[in-house]
Amino acid sequence: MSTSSGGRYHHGDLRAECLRAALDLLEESDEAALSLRAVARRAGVSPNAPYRHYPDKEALLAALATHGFHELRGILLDAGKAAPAGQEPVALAQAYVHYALDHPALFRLMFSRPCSPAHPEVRAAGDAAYAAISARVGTDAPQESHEPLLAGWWSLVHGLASLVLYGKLPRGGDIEEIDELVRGAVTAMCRP
Amino acid sequence: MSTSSGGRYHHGDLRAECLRAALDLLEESDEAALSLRAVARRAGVSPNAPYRHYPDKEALLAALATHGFHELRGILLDAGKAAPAGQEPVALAQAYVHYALDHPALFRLMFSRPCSPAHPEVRAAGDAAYAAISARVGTDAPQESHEPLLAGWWSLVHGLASLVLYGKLPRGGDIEEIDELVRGAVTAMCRP
DNA sequence: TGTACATCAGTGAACGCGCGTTCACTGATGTAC
DNA sequence: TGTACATCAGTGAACGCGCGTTCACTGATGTAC
Repeated sequence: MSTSSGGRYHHGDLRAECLRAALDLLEESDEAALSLRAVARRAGVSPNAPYRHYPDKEALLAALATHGFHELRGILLDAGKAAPAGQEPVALAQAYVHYALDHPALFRLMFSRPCSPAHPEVRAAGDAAYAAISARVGTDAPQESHEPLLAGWWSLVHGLASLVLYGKLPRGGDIEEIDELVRGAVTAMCRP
Repeated sequence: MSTSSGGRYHHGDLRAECLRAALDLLEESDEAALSLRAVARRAGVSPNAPYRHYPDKEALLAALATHGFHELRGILLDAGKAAPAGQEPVALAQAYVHYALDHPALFRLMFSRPCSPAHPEVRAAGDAAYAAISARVGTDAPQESHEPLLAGWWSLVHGLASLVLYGKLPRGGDIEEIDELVRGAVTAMCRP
């Protein structure tokens, strides 16, 4: 909790600073380029200073994924509130895809590895994000088909995000075109 | 085209052998563990022998992804032929998810990176796999909604595969449970 | 209020490792005559 | 059928690199008295 800045021996909040530095690095390149040493460099600190705050690299990755899921959850909640009635599935889908496109490396980090049992907070954060949509999607369907619809919607949207992200779908260039692709796919699949 | 085997100086078909070795390595661990040196070791050859056949590591990865897309295409075609009429969407989806679960690291390699412009054969193979389903899914819908349905189906199924693979869906343990999850999601989403 | 001291949060150098890639080379192969 | 030679497909050693992690350390902080 020190107040002066610049070249201090004690950083003040190196834990948060490492996280921020790691997020910066992920914005600039991809997971492969994310090393603890690079994080330390970016934070302006010696190579092993992060070990005071993260026992190993895996712990930092877990913190990043947890952060991502919290952020995604917030974005989905906001999009759900802002959407006109009946438009939730499309609006949430677009928000999800935007998040993936805005943070491709983080998105990949969040979803392209199993949740390590050593870091249960990652799974908890993922579950919370999942829960954020469960009140918004498939609620007018019969009770027994709510869960498949939810899993289906999440899968559809996650698939759209992944495939658009890596250019695997025929269409998808600028953001309007992608939004239209998402709208088309979601409305085609989610006929109420 | 030599016939004798064992400790030969000239391997005979080191290009194919490298591919096979790389696929083996992917079965055993993940992309991060896939190095050209490990491939050479596995093929029983000196560290730089693969350079006779692949100009760099990226070329080997492209060959792997291409192989994967060809294989996936074949599996989808087979599943499409074997499916009872009207059951194509579910049967194809299950085949797709099985492929991802059987080859997780290869699947990730295929889909978790942009297609490099230097290796157009990867994209061509991916497009061919995509084309394999286009005659089987959404064909009874009006013409103008065929493309969104196709993109939607592919996304849904790809999302299911990805999420199941990394344990991000609430359900999904043994293969029967996963098949049921896929069936539920696909039938909930693809009401004809 | 001042001081001794325990604790915390950094530093700096070093470890062993495996990587992609390059170099100069040599053994094997096949073709022209 | 035999041989000279060009070409091909490997070897073996080495390069420089960045990595995760550990070690012994030191400067800064805060608390008990």
